[in-house]
Amino acid sequence: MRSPAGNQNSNSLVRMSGQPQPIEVVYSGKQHDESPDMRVVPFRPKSPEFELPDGWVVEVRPRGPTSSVLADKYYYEPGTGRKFRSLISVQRYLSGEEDIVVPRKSPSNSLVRYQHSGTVRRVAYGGKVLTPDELDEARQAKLDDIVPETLQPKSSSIIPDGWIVEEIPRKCGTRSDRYFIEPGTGQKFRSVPDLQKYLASHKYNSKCKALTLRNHSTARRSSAPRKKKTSLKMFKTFQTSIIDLTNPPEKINWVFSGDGRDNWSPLVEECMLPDYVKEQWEETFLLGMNGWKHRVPQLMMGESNGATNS
DNA sequence: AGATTCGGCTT
DNA sequence: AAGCCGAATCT
Repeated sequence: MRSPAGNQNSNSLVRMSGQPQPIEVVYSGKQHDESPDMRVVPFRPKSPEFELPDGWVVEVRPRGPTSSVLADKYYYEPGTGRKFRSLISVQRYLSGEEDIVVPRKSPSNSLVRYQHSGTVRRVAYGGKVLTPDELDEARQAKLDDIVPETLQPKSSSIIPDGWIVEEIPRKCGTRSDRYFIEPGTGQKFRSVPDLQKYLASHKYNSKCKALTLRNHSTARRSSAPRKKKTSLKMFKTFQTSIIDLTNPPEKINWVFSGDGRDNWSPLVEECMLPDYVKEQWEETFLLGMNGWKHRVPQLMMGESNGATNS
């Protein structure tokens, strides 16, 4: 299951399965920073430095030592758990440029429905509701006082950073329905009052910030002597995220209080995660563990150590 | 049952 | 016109 036919000498282009997807650029070689084998970028980003909104999960999934590819990255949308393989695709998704397939919870048929094309998504940030582009700008410019035109003064002030504001136009008429979606849980609220109640009852910390998940299915816990600095880089490059509680990515190895502690801490330090979210995570994972083990026993154990063939 | 959409009342 | 939310409808 390793290499498909005849691709040995070659590069580490990520192999895409079926559908038309953006192609991800992956850095190869551990030493060869300078020679990325590929720079296939079929879509040009509107803003090259696009960053994920808070609440998204970045999974860095290292490949085995035998692979010429360092790691794969996956991006998960909070709430839906929808998986993306490139930033570009995330960006396009957020900007609502096109109809996209949204995941359904139903296990049987998971990708079914096209999102209404008029749907608009924005992200709360600094008390404002921004389009992805604006969010990006705001961050880059580090302007706290930016006042975008899409600002929605009425309700934005109470929307914590990272929350997604979704507007779904109705089929007929001119109205649209609005939802406030919490990063992390994906919980939806239909109105500001609802949102407020929730926030109040959960002592919500509006300053919830980035968190990057790192997966080390290929890392060995036994011998791994020291962590590389690369993790920090990663963190900077892809700040973000919280995991989706109801629909965790399939393959992440969670490292909580266990032996993997050190893997989390450096990252966690930099973020302010609402306690309740942590709690929820813990709960979810504990509960979820069993389910996972059931369904995908191997993933948990790892494709790691000895088993790794070359 | 949960998610989505509509309708109608309120602000 | 925008917001809210009960309820019908859809999956």
